Amino acid sequence: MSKALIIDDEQQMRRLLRMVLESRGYEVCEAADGQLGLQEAAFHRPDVVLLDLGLPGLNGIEVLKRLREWSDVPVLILSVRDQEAIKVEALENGADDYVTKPFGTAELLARLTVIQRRRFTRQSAEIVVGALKLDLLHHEASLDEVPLKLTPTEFALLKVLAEHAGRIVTQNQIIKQVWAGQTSDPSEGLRVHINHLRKKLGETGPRIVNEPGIGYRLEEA
Amino acid sequence: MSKALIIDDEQQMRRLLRMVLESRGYEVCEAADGQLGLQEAAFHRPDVVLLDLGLPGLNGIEVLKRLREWSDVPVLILSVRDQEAIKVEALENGADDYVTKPFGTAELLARLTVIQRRRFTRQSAEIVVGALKLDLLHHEASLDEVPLKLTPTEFALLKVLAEHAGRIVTQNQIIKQVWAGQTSDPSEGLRVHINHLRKKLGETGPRIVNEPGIGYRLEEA
DNA sequence: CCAAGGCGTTAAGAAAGTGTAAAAGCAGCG
DNA sequence: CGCTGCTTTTACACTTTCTTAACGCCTTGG
Repeated sequence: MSKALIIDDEQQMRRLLRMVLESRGYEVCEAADGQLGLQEAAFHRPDVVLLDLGLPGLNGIEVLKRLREWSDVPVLILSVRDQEAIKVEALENGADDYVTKPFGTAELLARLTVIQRRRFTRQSAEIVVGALKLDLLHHEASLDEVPLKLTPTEFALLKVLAEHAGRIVTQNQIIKQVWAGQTSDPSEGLRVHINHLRKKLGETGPRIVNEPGIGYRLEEA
Repeated sequence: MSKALIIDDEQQMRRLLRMVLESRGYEVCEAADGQLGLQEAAFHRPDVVLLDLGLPGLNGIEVLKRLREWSDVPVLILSVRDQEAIKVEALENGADDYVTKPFGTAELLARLTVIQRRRFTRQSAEIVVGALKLDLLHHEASLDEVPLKLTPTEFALLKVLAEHAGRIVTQNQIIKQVWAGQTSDPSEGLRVHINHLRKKLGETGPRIVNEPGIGYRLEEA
C-alpha cells in the first residue's frame, strides 16, 4: 500500500483528495503549508506527494526544490489553469507531472499511477543510449563496452543529457542539475565541458548536438 | 448549455443576436447599457459576453475593465468598422476577440466557439493547435510529428500566438511577451519573424493571419 | 486616379551564441 | 613544496540569430 502526502492550503481540496486517495487504498497525510509539508515528508516518507503550487508562505516551487535536495519521491503538481510558465518551472525542478484544477478523479489517479511506476523503473542504475552505457551506481561509463574515463562533472553532465536522450535539454536545466546549489557561474564553463565530452565520445558514439540559444540534445549515433 | 449575455444599446441588434444564439442552443440574456450589463453579468454569471463598444453612458472599454476585475468570462467585442484604436484597446484590456458590424452569423458563432473552448483544454506543458505541437518544457516544436527547427524568438512568438490560437493578439501584446524586458525596438522586426515562421509552418500547418492595424491571429488549418 | 500607410519580402550588417585551445586557479597528496 | 588532475577563466575565430533598412505590393481614403 502506498502513502500519499497532500500539501495544499485549502482544506476543501485536501478533503476531496483524501477521499479520492483513500478510496483507492492510499494511506494519506496532509499539510497546510510548505513548511509543514517538508516536515511531514521527512517524517512519514510518503511514496508520492501531491503539491499545490499556490501555497501561502513558502511557495510551491521552493518546496519542490527543498524536497528534491534529499528525496526522489514522485511529485504531482496541482496547479490552476493558465500558468504555463510556472508549470514549466516546476517540471524543470523535478516535478513528475501535474494536473490543473479543476481535475477529474480518474485523471488524477491515472497520473499518480504513471508517475509512481515511472519512478520505480527509473531507479534502474543504468542509462543506455545506443553504444553508450552509464552505470549510475558505480559512476562508470562505457562506450561499446570500452570504459570511458570521465571526470565527475563530465559524468553528471552526460547523465543529464542521457536521461533525456533525443530531446532538447535547456541550458538552465543542465546548469540546475549539474551545478545544483553551487555559487560559481558555470555558464561559460558549460561549453568547455561539452567540448571535452564530445572528444571523449569520439565519432562513433552518440553525438551532442547544440540548439543555438536553447540548449543541447544527445542524439543516438 | 451555455449562457450568453448581450450588452448592446440597439434593440434591433439585440434581437438579431438573440435569434442567432438561441438557434444554437444558447440561453440568452440582454442588457441595454453598461451599467445594466455589469449587473446582469454578476447576477446571471454568463459563460460568454457579447459587448458592443459604442455604448451610451459607461463606454464599452470601461465595462470591460470593470468586468475583468472579478470575472474571467470570455468577451467578444462587437464593433463598427474603422475603430482600430478602440479594438486594440479592448483586446489589450482583456477582450478575447471581436467581430465588426455588420458580421455574418457563421463568423460570429465560430468566434464564440473558439473563445469558449480555450478555458477548458490544455492539460500539459504542451500547446497543441491542429497539427502543430509546442513542447514548452523542451523548447521543441513539431508539425505533424515532424520536428520544426525554430530559433528562440520564433519559438517565443509562435508560443504567444498558439496560446491564443484562433483569437487575435495585438502587436503590443506580442512585443511585450516576446521581447519582455529588452531595450531594442522590435516593432519593425516583428514582420520579419512572422515571415520566417510562415515559411517554416508551410502550407499544411496553421496559418498566421494578419489583422491590419491590430495584430495577428493563428488559425488552425 | 493618386497618395499614404501598413504589410510581406529580401538582403546585409550587427549582435549574440558557440567551439576550441590554452592558461590560470584549486584542491589533494607524496 | 611541487606534483597531478579537475574545474574555471580567458581569448578569439566561427556560426547562427537578430535587427535594420530598403523596396514593392496591396488596401484605404481622398
